[in-house]
Amino acid sequence: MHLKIHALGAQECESCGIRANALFADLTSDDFRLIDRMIHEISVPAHTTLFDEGTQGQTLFTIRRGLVKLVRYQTDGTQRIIRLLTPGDIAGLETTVQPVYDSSAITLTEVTACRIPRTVITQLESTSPRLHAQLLRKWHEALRQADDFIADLASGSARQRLARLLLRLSKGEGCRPVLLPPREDVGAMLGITTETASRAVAAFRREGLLDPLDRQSRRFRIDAVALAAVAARSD
Amino acid sequence: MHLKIHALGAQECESCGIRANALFADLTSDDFRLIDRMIHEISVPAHTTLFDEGTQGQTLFTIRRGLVKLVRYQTDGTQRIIRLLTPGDIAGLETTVQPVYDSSAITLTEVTACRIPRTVITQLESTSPRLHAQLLRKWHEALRQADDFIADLASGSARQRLARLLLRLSKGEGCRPVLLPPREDVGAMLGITTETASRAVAAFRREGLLDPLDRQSRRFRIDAVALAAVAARSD
DNA sequence: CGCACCCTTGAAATTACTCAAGTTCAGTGG
DNA sequence: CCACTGAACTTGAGTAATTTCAAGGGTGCG
Repeated sequence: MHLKIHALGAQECESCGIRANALFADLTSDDFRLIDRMIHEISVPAHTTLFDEGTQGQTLFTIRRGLVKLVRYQTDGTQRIIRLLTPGDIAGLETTVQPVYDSSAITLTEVTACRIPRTVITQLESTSPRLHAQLLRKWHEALRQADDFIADLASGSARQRLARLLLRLSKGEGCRPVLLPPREDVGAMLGITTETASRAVAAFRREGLLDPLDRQSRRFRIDAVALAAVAARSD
Repeated sequence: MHLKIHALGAQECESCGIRANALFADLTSDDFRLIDRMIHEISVPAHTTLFDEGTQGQTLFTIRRGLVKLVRYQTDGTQRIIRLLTPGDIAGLETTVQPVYDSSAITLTEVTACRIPRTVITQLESTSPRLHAQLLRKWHEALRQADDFIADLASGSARQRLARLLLRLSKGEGCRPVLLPPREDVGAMLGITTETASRAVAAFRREGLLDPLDRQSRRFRIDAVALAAVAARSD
């Protein structure tokens, strides 16, 4: 398994590109000196498990590039995806409260992330009120995403759910192509079977709401307006 | 509308019965002096809206008795229940981060709650590291409940979902009767129609998993063991 | 008594699931 | 260069579950 690790100096961390919307958004240079070499940038391929539900852990990850799924395993062994993490989101936030992971985190694409020991957070939290505010904001974001998941992706017909998922994956940028996870994962996100997910995608393709840019039907150009109509349709 | 309000003195708050698992679990007497008369105990009937999604607000509520639903309204006007709050839970946590409610909170039963201005929290947070820890714990709890909602109540057949809901409402205390919300709310929680919810309840009753203690079929004695089998069934 | 509200039930239509082939495509090794 | 293979996606046909629409109870309250 190809995996790259790189310890970050205070300098690098301070000048991080996505820091604006990340956890360390407004720390001071003094703060950064404290975390020098404590944080590692890692780069892992798709289908890598960052951590498993129920296991002990002291590490959180801020996603810098790629897509991560949070999953819970059901009694029948199948998995239910409970949240999707995109750049700026944090996996393993729960370890700042209690050193056990509430769900498993698995990469859907190649992912680069920052691996942060929970001690860094707990230490900084007492010294920096700024980090504290950011942390609360992250909790709020996570909860909002979970609520959205219930309201958007667990309600309505398969067509509606898929339309909402596509719109969410496009993050409002209707022009840029959307990368759709494997159908099995689409099903696990929407609470439907793989076949139903496949049929819904095929239907959207026939209707021109979706246009594959790819032989394997992974990347699509989407018709955001038409999809929004499907997502909202009440009939 | 019958509504009772009562301003709490530091004394009363400090000796609150459910404080153990509540926000102010381990404050000092000094801390309590700060919040004297800032917190009101309110008592409201069923079907009362505590706040509405999208509105401005500076108030959070800790539930002391009763049941509260958090709902999001969908484009077709129907509501989706995204979480259930029981005693010890907090409604409106999000106002500590941003003064807008993310969902509507509506009582399902008569409810008594403590109405807390957001300023009380933000002030105490800087002075008391204990409150801070409790607050994080509350965020964690809320997120976990949201995740549970997705994994348990938005996956599987209507029968399975209902079984899981009943077990959750009984809070593991298999002996005590369960109060089931109106069928419409059951449907809104499970992502199914009112009729399907009604049929599933009727089926459980015929099979003896549920025994009405009530003419109107609201309170039930449940067969926790059999329900757990239904909830977990993979066939 | 009758009205309102909710719960229940029925029957037809729709949607989603299951099971079982095919198909496509990327990668592999001859 | 090409057939082979595995994995993922697609499709079909039958079945099961759920929704829809509509009507019929029961209960509490004025």
